[in-house]
Amino acid sequence: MSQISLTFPDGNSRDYPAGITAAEVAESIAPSLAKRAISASLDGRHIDLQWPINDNGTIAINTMKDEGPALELIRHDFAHVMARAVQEIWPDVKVTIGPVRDKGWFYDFDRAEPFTPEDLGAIEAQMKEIIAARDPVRTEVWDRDRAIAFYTEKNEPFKVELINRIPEGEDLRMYWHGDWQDLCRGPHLQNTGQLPADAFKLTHVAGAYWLGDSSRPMLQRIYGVAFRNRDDLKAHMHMLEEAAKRDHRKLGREMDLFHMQEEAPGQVFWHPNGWNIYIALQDYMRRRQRAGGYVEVNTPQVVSRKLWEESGHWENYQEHMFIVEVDEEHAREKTVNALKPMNCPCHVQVFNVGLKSYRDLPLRMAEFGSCNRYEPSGALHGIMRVRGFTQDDAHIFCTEAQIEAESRRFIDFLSRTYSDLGFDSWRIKLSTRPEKRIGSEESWDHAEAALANAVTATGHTYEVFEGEGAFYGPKLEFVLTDAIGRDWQCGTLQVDPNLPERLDANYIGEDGAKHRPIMLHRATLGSFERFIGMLIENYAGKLPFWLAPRQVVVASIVSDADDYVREIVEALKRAGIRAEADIRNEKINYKVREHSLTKVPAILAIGMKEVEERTVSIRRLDQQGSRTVPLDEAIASLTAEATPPDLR
RNA sequence: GCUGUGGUAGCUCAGUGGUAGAGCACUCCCUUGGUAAGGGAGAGGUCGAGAGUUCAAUCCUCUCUCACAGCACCA
Repeated sequence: MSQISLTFPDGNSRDYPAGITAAEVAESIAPSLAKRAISASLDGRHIDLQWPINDNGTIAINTMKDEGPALELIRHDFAHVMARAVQEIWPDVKVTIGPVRDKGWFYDFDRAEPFTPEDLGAIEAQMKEIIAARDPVRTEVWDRDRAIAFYTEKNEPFKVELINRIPEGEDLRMYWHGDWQDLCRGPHLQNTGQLPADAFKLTHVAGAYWLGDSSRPMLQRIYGVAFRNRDDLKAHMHMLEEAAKRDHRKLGREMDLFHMQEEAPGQVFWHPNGWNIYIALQDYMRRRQRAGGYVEVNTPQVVSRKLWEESGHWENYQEHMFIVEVDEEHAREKTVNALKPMNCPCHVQVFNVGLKSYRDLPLRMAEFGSCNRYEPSGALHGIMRVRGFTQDDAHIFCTEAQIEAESRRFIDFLSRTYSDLGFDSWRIKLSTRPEKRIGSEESWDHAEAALANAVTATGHTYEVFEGEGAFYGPKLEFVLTDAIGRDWQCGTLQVDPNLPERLDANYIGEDGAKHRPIMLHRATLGSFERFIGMLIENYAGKLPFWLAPRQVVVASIVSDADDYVREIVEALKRAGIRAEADIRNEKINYKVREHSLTKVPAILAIGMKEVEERTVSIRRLDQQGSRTVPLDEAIASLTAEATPPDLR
């Protein structure tokens, strides 16, 4: 047998006979390492310890200390152990696939009856027994026919289908622990006893389509989470609790921002507090857009079917539109209209009135456009995914040559906006030409390059999403990360030569002839509803002062101070601050507690001392103690703080 | 839209085949209290909607609806 040379992470290398396993390599270094080993990385590839090594390479033996490999293995093995536990309890359940995902894994099963929460407990108990059994994991390579015959015999139709989907020529690997086996590409731990029995939890059950296809049968998916040790699991459970505390639906109720009800599913009833946020944000965006060279327009909500047919929405988007049929009793002619799901066709109508010259381009047309989309019921989620919403939408009519400069300009605009709103962490996705598309290859080349160049020129990087663009053009998507690490796709910039074509938009060029403009669809926040939902969760309800729904509550300590309280509130309101008086017959402790719970950033407590000295006692949210300052000074400093970032 | 789980007072949640309860919030009274819950009294619900079974339904059955989790969707 020939010799191979393996290099270790410390740079040393050793010769071994070809075909040696990683486990044997570990043993040769130290028996204690072999015991602790869970897998190996060979030239960066994650492999099983029992896997034969036939070529020279760089090898690292992984133990539980190596977080990446450890978590991957643990979660992957837990998926298998769970599937085994399920089949041990219910032998007739069919297994499918069980990948690692997020903080854990899931496994999809085919079973007539649904799994219940009690079932999850039983499965967990069974899993613990399997772990306690410390069954060694072994693996074999099988050929396709043998594997298919095996699974056909076992009556596991989903596995048979999976094998048929694996490309010809690829090895099929079978894994066993105990009597239980599964088809899997690996790698796996040495034995089930290496799993941390106290660091996993089955979290929930849900339906999921086989292979993610809604025309295929629905399976039952069990989700689990797993970590290297109990503390990490605890920390994760704690993080989930924190996320639940930030839930905008909960905070929306507690802070009296909005509500939703059965009579208008997917639509928001904004309360005064919530509308304060909305207005502050919209005022900010309006000022920014004016400064950024946009003109603002406003277009109709209810628009004839005729325009939607021309724009192509009637054909391609109808199932998402609210159709409005006007009764003949109420109108001369029976007409079919639709609530606009997007603003773009209407903006082209504005563009089309009067002759446009090349001198008018680029024309940046913005609208806080109220749109309605008939979203599938299961997609609705608080104010994040709704059927009635307002986009901070704009369409830039420009020439092909202007795409890059306009894109650059927009990225700068968006970058400043996100930073003003407190988001410094965001990334850009570039979606390129899909299989089904219209337009020439040159125009795609040009548009994709223009977007890519604009990103680079503004000092950012992008990630390419091959084939994810719209049928008419490429797009940029801007994804921001919130305070607890969740991603939100908000901004977008999309190149569209199609709609101007369909709706016959044109301008007179330098040459005196008619030309077709390009349209850039762009949004920064996306929708106000969604963005505000995200702001609430990002800040856990404690919005920056300039966006806070109620900025100041002036609370009396004794009723003799009530007049002075009213005077202060009036003065604050004159200064443009959202202030309220609290002169209820309650103790100051009670008032402080209540307004702190509803995240009011500043409470002014007013007793007789303040009345006599014409001062206020300021208490800030989440800060112990208070500070007494003269009234004028307080108004000045609060006013400064209430100034939106673009006006500072 | 699909699978599953739910809908009882403004909120959080008990509960029962014989038309309902708690805490907080609310109203009133007492209390004027100095930075996260002072005390007392009172009012408040067609038990999501409709149909069925039953002498009797908030409870059992069916349909619808909305919400929640996930999937699919987000041109």
